[in-house]
Amino acid sequence: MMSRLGAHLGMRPIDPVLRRLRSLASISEGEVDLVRAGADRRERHAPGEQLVLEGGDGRPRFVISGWACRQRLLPDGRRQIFSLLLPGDGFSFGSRPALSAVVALTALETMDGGLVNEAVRRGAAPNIAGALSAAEVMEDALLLDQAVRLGRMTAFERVSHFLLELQRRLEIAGLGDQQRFPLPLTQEILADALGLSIVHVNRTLQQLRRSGLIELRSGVAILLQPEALAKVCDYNGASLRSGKAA
Amino acid sequence: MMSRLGAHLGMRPIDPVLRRLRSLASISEGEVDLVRAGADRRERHAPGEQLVLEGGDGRPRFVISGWACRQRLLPDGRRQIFSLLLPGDGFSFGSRPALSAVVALTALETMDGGLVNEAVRRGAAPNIAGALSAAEVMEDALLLDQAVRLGRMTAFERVSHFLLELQRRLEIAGLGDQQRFPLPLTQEILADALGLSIVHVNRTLQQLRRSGLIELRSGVAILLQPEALAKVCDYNGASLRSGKAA
DNA sequence: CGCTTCTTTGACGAGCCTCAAACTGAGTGG
DNA sequence: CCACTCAGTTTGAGGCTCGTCAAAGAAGCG
Repeated sequence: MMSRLGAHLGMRPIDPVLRRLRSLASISEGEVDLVRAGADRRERHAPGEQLVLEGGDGRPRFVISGWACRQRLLPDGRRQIFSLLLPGDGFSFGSRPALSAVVALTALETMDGGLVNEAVRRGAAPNIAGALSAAEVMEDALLLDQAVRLGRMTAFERVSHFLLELQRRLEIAGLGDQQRFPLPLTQEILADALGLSIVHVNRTLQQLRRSGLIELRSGVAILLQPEALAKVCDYNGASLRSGKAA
Repeated sequence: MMSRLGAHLGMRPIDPVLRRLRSLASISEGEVDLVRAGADRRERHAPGEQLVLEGGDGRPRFVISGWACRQRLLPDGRRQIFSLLLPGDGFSFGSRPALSAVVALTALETMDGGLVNEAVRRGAAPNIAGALSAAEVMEDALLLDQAVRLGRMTAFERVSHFLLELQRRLEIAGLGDQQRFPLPLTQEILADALGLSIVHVNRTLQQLRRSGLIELRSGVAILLQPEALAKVCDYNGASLRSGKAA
């Protein structure tokens, strides 16, 4: 059985999107319909597929299931992942050209956000406008967190901090609870997100396991001692609190 | 003599601000007056002074002279600098709470940007609005560059990349030329910006000197071989080209 | 099964950090 | 004008963190 990670009993595909938006602002009935209207224009993307080119402007979309990321590649093949796009997250909203490429990390399903984007632009969906704006602020804040991780934290701290961030974000989207959440990432992806080598990510994860702080198997992460983990890396989740009261 | 770095003969204090804005959009005469109107409301700040608190919202200001930074501190004293604020740069525009603290790195002079901010909000200064918007995009892009430096570049590459970015930004503000520019930063500040230790920054600078790539003394940096330096770290300046044609 | 991808482990080395101390230069006060 | 101080730079020694190379398990998948 799949328990409560991922496909809830009775969980509809676009629920993460609505949950996410509602965590950022109070959304009206009409606005909900607006979001739902895009739900039949879905697309599937294979892992590795590039959804948005750096510098290009993509069509606005929401992630329904699967994970993607914003990233940049160096000419010699090195990769830096800036942020993860989880179910419920949107991208290519607004009208600015993309500053980073968006790439599918797993099998990915997205839905159209064009109607929402248009309504927001016309001023016809003020609450969603607020939510998208708050989401933007939150993304900026998370990027600063990322910079601190990369520049000033040890591998042990980086992994801990990153897992705590994911736990919270997934809980908001309605996936996972306060301890368990899906983690469908290879260690290579973690390495590129955290500025480490694959081997060192592996060893750091072992260390976290041996410390009894986490459990990790077959795509599911369990934070055995969230408070202890938070203390390790001084995690307070401040960057995720920009929206409404949690 | 001060040569052409810093206090130009006949260079007025707010020139960096106007130069910067003009590099981002065509500013009208009336808009220039609007900017100038804030020039008498200046403030001086000592090195280390905090101009904006993290999470607080400061009054909108432009840097006239001296350097500041956006930063975050960890409870144990570690510091990560996210970006530098150079003469001509603005901060606390728009209405969002600040995601990072702003701190003076040198003796600093700022001027009021409140009138500009208000005019932009009322739609009375469309070109400046565009410039500020472009500046925001550029800041975001530079933050991504920073993340790549911190996560995926060697110390040698980080320092090279950072110096090239500074050269270009200062040239735009009208300070320094294609090779020479003021660099009033201690190695400790460089370390906190680049995610390195002071000692290693020192050694990396020596290495750059011995390679004949740069010269560095008494607050002035000289890029002896800008092209070679750019090749070292694959610098292309893409993130600084968001504005008008250079 | 047999392939591929991913994880895990070991051995080794390099990059970077810490500690410590000497050196330099710019004030500052006698 | 010369100590004296203090911040910043430079250098050395040593060690830990993290990366690279390599190869052996595991695990998913046709």
